[in-house]
Amino acid sequence: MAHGIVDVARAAGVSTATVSRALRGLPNVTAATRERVRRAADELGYVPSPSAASLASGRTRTIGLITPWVAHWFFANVIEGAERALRVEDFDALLYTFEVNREVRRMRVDPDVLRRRVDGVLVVGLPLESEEVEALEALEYPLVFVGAGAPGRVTVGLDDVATARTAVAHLADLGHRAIAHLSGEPDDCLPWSPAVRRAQGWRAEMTARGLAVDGLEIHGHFDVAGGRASMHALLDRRPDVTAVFAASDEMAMGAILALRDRGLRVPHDVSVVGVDGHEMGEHLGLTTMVQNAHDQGVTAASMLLEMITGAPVPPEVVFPTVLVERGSTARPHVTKS
Amino acid sequence: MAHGIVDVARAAGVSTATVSRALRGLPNVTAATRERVRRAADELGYVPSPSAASLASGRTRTIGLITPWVAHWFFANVIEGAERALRVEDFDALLYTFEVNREVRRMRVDPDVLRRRVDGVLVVGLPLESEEVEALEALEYPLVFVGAGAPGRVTVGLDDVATARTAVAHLADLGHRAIAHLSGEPDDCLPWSPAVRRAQGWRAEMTARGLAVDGLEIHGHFDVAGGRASMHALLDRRPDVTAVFAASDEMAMGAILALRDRGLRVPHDVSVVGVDGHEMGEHLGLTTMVQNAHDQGVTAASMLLEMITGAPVPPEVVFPTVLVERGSTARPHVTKS
DNA sequence: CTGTTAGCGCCTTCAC
DNA sequence: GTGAAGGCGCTAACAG
Repeated sequence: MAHGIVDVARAAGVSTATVSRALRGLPNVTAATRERVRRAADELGYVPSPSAASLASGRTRTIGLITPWVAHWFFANVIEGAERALRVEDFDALLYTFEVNREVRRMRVDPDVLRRRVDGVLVVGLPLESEEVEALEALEYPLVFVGAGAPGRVTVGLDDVATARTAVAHLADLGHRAIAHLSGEPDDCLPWSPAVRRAQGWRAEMTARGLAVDGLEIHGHFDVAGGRASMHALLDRRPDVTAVFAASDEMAMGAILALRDRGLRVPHDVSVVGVDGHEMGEHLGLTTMVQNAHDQGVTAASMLLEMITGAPVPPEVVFPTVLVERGSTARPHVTKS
Repeated sequence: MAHGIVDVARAAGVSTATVSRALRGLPNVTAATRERVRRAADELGYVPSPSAASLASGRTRTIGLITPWVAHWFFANVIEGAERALRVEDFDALLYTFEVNREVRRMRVDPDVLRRRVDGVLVVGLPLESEEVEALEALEYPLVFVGAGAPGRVTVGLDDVATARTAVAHLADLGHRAIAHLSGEPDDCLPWSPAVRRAQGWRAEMTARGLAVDGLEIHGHFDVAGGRASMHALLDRRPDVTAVFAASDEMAMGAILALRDRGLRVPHDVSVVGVDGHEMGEHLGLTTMVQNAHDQGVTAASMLLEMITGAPVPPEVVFPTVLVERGSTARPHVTKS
């Protein structure tokens, strides 16, 4: 039942080398021979052994997908996109999740588990420290970052600063002046992380418009509960805010819930805008900066594949974000200017 | 830099066979020898080649995780749980996603991509047809199903019938009589799929209580948009419903949005209960039958590992669901009994 | 265009 | 308890 390349060779009346060439579509094989080999392989139900092929060729046709979580909107979508792009090229995706431990500044990624096992590595949204990135690079595999690049490395992601500025500009153009920002934990935020960049963008746009930022930035967990808690904390100290820019849709939805908790209406009392394009946000009527996580996964995987073949790739691919206005933003009810 | 087992053997002054035994914790190695080998391996930064090990041993220490999507609550959580359980045992998770095409009843899963590549297969929430299951079994790898078992196969999941009955009983006990059910696409629903079983449970409980079910069951996509659309369709033909049991939290949330679209209040006008324990539902105050998807992934992975070692495992593990009452259910406002 | 010949790096009997 | 040797199944030069 488990036939090997020699069985196919015998059945087709050729050598194993020819079988190998024929089946892999390499040149220097007659169409007739190739066809005969194919038929023999089919009839025997031959499937090559990846281990043997890897051992002999040094290539695994597998890439390592490393990520802190799979159960979050951005991550799940990137992973899904990447996996599908890889499968089209007959590459396998090996999944590695790592706890992101806020307490310990330990080495969170042990590159040795990847050694000799993959042809390339895709890092999804893992805000790594320099030393961790260097350890990964020491493996000498092609490396692509999605959603949380590292300076100087091949990256696909957003222009987070511009995204934030557009969101804030939208709010400001509507007439808002006290525009708060809900961001992530400061711990998670290395200088090149999306959270930090979005906060920078918010601050830049506010400043450019002569709007004050003091006391309007608040940090919390990057999820619904975090957004809700942050919004409550914010309202406690700044009941005058009329607009909020949240660094993710999940946080934005949390903010909306907090406002609802207090009997405040959206957008009548407070406008809210997020980032992502989360399905639930769409249904809740959340105005947001939409990004395409799935395609970022596809693109990153494709670039990795290119790098593996030795082809040149751009050092950075920036995906667009587009402002989608839904019901959660409007002109401020009471103008104080 | 890339040292092999022979380098370690030489450095430790032993044979490669001893290195192999020592490093894998096999018996018949002196503690002293083992220690010496370990130290040599460490110093050389030796990492065994998985390909070579697989080729020689016939075992891959890898399991295939096959699933239709990763970007959905249940799937993402099961995958995350399974991957972590596997990594603890030094097993790798190979991710395979398959399009679930509603149009074509084609063979959606090509088992050959798994051949010689894994030691076992975990099927996550893929409602497979008998022939597909048989094709998978033909690989002769240990096989575990999570969330959508097949009759007679090793399965971890819920008692979907009982879960549905509990949800319906909760609604009925509150005094509701016109209790609708939002279910999935009939196409997706093989007899042993969770959607069908939940519908069965709903019908059973309704019937047991002498409540009519005609015109109260509606099918749609298993997500927020689907739930919303289904709820609208339902209200068009049965404006008298006072309660809804949705087969998932996402559908339940969609239903809530539909009710809001029409100016109906939850739970004042209509009570809603879902299934899952989705984070967003928690924040929206959705009453639901909570299940633990993450632990189902952990359990399924552990069982698969047991099966690989030849250990016996129970043919079916049923996870509990618990009714968590939040704000979306209440007594009907107008009693019509 | 096709066959021959070496390995790839490790595991696994089998002797010792 | 340890070593020697023969594969595991395929690929990759070279010849021809």
